[in-house]
Amino acid sequence: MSAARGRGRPRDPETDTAILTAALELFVERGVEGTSMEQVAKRAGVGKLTVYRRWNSKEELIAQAVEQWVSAEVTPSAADVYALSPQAIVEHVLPPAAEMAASVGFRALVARIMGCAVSHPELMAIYWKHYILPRRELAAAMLRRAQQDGTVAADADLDVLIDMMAGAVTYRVLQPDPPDATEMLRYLTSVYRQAGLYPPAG
Amino acid sequence: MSAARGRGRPRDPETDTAILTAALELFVERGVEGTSMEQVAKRAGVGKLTVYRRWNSKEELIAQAVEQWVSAEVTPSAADVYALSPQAIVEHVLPPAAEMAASVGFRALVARIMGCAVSHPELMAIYWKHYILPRRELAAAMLRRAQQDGTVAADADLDVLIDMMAGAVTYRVLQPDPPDATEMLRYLTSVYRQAGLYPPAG
DNA sequence: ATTTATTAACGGATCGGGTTCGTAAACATA
DNA sequence: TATGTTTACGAACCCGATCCGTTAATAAAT
Repeated sequence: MSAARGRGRPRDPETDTAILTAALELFVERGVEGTSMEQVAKRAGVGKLTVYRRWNSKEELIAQAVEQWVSAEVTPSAADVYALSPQAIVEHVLPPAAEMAASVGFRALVARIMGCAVSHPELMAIYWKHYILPRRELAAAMLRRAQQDGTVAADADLDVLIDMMAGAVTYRVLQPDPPDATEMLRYLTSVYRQAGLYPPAG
Repeated sequence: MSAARGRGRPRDPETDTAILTAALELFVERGVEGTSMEQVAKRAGVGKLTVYRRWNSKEELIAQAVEQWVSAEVTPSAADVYALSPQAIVEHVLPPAAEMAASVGFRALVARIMGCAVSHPELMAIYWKHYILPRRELAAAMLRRAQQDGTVAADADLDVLIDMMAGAVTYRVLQPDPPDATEMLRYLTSVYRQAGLYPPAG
């Protein structure tokens, strides 16, 4: 990946980002089937050959565009789980998560990725590996600690419980009439409370 | 809707179903953006005009095809909730639900509908109204009864809890490496148990 | 005979993938 | 600096496929 300083004219790195950005936008707007290399090149302000030189297929390009996007997000450190109080963690994690989940861009991208689950499993796999799994690790750590504290049943199936939490959010986000950030925060709080990660309302 | 016995040659009702079936198949295979009226006509073995005479646009056609499919499924009677024991209900509801959720057709259709949440909200709305809402009613009735029995917390937010249950299943179904029917039944049982609708494992 | 349904064919236009061509930008060597 | 080599780049091009919407001719009913 490093610029090995080849012989001839080096590739313009801004061209890469322009193509990836255009590809991601088009994927979100029109889906895989509705996107073409020609559209990508046009929107990126670039010749088609420039796209073809770097990616052999639409699928590969979109996959990398998605990977770049979902990998850009940072997960709160898993070490914090043991350094802070459970309640502090939750209160630290939830507001940015609500902001994220309520944003139109996130909603649109998640919808498209879910829509590809069967037809383009690679995209789902990328999303799963780079976005979901790190957050599951964090959630698992929180739940294990909550089990020690007794607020989550010791015999609970954590994988299922995590699915319920993450699934509820995804599900809610894709519903008709999706929530705004404020409502989403309330919703997340309710989910965490139901799971046993947050004390009952006072 | 009734055949009002018009003057000229009557429409062939089998043509309608052939078109709707073709449209649904193509939607599942290629999504809205990847489907065209021409493809639908070809797959249905029908002239394009025959399609255009009945539906003005691809979107309307696909919407009706989806509506027909999701409406074909029957919900277990909500009255049963009060006639049977909670455990009997669950044991009656879960196996067919697992079968359904694990089928490839269901998985593919749900993925496509989720994928349209932003770009074609009308499809999501149809799915929501005809498929999700009736099942939510049933789940709500079960949960209310469980609240009376004390297995679900009295102050639980049922809407959120239903989202967690339904969301977990949807989420699980769309994951890479989806479960088969047997695994799905185990999964559903675990979800119901976590929610308080099923007794802990013995 | 009239009305409607249906298929096949057509037309016009766009789009799509993939290539070619002339040019620009970085090297290398002298 | 000067010159040649190598790679990158955008625009134009080619050609087949597709797509939408219409028209014309036929079929099935009243």
